[in-house]
Amino acid sequence: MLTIKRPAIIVNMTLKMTSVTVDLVLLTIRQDALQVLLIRRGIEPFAGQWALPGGFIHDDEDLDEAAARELREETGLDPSAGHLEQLATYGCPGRDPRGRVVTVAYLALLPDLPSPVAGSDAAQARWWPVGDLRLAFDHDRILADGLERARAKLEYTPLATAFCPAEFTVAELRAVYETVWRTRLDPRNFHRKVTSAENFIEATGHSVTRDRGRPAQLFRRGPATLLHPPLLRP
Amino acid sequence: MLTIKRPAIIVNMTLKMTSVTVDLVLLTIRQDALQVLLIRRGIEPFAGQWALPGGFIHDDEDLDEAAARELREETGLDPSAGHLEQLATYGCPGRDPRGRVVTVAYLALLPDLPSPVAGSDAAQARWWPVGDLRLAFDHDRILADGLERARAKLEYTPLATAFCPAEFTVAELRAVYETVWRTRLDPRNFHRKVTSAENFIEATGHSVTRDRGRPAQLFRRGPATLLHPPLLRP
DNA sequence: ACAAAAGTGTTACCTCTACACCCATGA
DNA sequence: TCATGGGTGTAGAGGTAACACTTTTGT
Repeated sequence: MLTIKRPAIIVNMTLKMTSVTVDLVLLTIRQDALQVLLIRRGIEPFAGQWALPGGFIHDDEDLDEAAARELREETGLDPSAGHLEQLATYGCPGRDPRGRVVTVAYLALLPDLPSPVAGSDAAQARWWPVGDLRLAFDHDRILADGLERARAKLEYTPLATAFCPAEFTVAELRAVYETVWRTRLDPRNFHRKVTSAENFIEATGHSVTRDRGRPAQLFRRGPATLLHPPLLRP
Repeated sequence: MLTIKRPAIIVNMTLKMTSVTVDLVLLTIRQDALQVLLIRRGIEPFAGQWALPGGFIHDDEDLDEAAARELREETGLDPSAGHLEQLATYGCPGRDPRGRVVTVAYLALLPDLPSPVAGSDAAQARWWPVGDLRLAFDHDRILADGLERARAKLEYTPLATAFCPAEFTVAELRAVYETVWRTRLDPRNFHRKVTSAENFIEATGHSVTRDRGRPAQLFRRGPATLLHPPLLRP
């Protein structure tokens, strides 16, 4: 039976209890496509359907910690390798048929690492290209909000680098923008803009030949948190 | 005693129950100052201290509905008169000494209406100029996040008009920007920018003399949801 | 008449876009 | 040497900041 340790809260709160979960929109770029990590549900409701990974918050952890823990559990990845931020909270009364569940959604932008989507809960997990997905619960809406947030953030923050490995070329960074925004950008103007924006990216001194053509310089993330001037979507 | 109607959820969820509240950052401009509505707490914890208004979500309402209901309860105001949006969610384990409480914060921008901060829960309520406030719980942090969100949104959305009455002059709109951003803006350039931005504000055809000087045209909000080009903070 | 606020015109500067052009490599 | 991608230069379009100037009121 349910036992409550703090009698003081019974009077005020007993009837207002709610389940709180954290759900993750994990985005990465694989095979030149923006992809999201989904879990195939093994149990009802929505058994067999794909859903965003997530879980209940623990009693002793902050929301950000819960999101970071879920990220580690689902990908085996350290959150510092990419970017993790709170997205929004969803609490429509009917969103979970089992009862009132409020979920705090987080958005993560990750590099395409070889990690094979480690163990998780032995449930099936895989990356899916975004677009035309039908997800469980209200996860379509959460994913759409996450995509829009990601697209908007590339404009005025340096977060595009979160999709890149530690060292990358300007062309690879441009491919991130082109994939997320579904546009083409002028390589010459893009190069000038990102290399002239203060503290966005820093040259490592090395260079590589990725395909054919002249070798490209390698860069790493700079310390900037905002982009001045911003890179606007065409 | 607590009775649970849906046995299915006991196994999974009983130990993960949490209280969920909605807190409001209500901002308005009064007496040429940006002000926030605060409630004086009558009971512990933090009795006697000032806090953001808020309350528990009801079983049958969405989070947005709960925020709109709280807004009506605290101000007697219809949410459509201003602007109401979700801000962020805060769930640090120690933020409420009574137990685990996750709060979904909302941000509202309101015109300075004569409404005398109606009844609420008979608790003391009043507007305070922002800055140098020491609030209960983690409400200092929530207020700071709300202020930053409001300042940022004025740049690239037409939300400054949410602080204005239905009809307003360009000078009054400029005063909103100057108050929220704590800067001075050139009246001539400001006038040109806001009148040339598509669908930002629309002339009503009327004009008024507010103080001395030439009468000013009256405008109302236009249908734009984004500002092109944006009005950047100096 | 004069002060004060509304609103317009002008100029120098800055950023962006489009594209011509050069550079450095693999095949 | 040629194709390919990396990177620089430059001219025109358009937005911005600073400020001179005109318009329209109250006193």
